[in-house]
Amino acid sequence: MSLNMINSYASTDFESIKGSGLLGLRQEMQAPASLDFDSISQNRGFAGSESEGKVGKSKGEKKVRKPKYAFQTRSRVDILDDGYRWRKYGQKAVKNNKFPRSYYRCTHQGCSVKKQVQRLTNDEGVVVTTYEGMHSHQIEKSPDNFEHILSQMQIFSQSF
DNA sequence: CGCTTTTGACCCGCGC
DNA sequence: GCGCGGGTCAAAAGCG
Repeated sequence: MSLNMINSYASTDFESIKGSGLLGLRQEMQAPASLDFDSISQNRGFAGSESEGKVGKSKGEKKVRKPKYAFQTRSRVDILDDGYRWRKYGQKAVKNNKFPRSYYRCTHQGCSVKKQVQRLTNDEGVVVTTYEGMHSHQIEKSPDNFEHILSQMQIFSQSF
């Protein structure tokens, strides 16, 4: 797998919002940890953006490549608040890492955007956040800040 | 009182 | 066919 790394800024502002409110923190983009991405790139079963409902597989779906956006940021906190409302629906421990991976989902109706956060065992300061899907609604928080933040961060999208 | 988090179980795909 | 790894659900507890 090849990752196209783009210069990006991200987590500093996130921390300031939800965290201790530090503004002077600076973060730097880490080199892609191929081993880690290899782990998370394994998932492929989820097809379609609306798999809600009872347990079962959404068959009949084609092999749609779901857009996935991966952030790798340096921050002390795992909760990177991007302005949307997230509800945690699961947490699993990954074999390669001693830290568990958290699964979040957007609470907005019709918005099935999922997010998962994983911390690297090697560097506890590195947090990998993976987004799936796109939001079809507005941010529930002050777009004031986020607008600025979003303009600052550039995402590298990978198509699986 | 409503919603979010927590935690165990279940399920699914794949490898062996 | 079984085991492993990973993802999601769902019930109950916790918190504002």
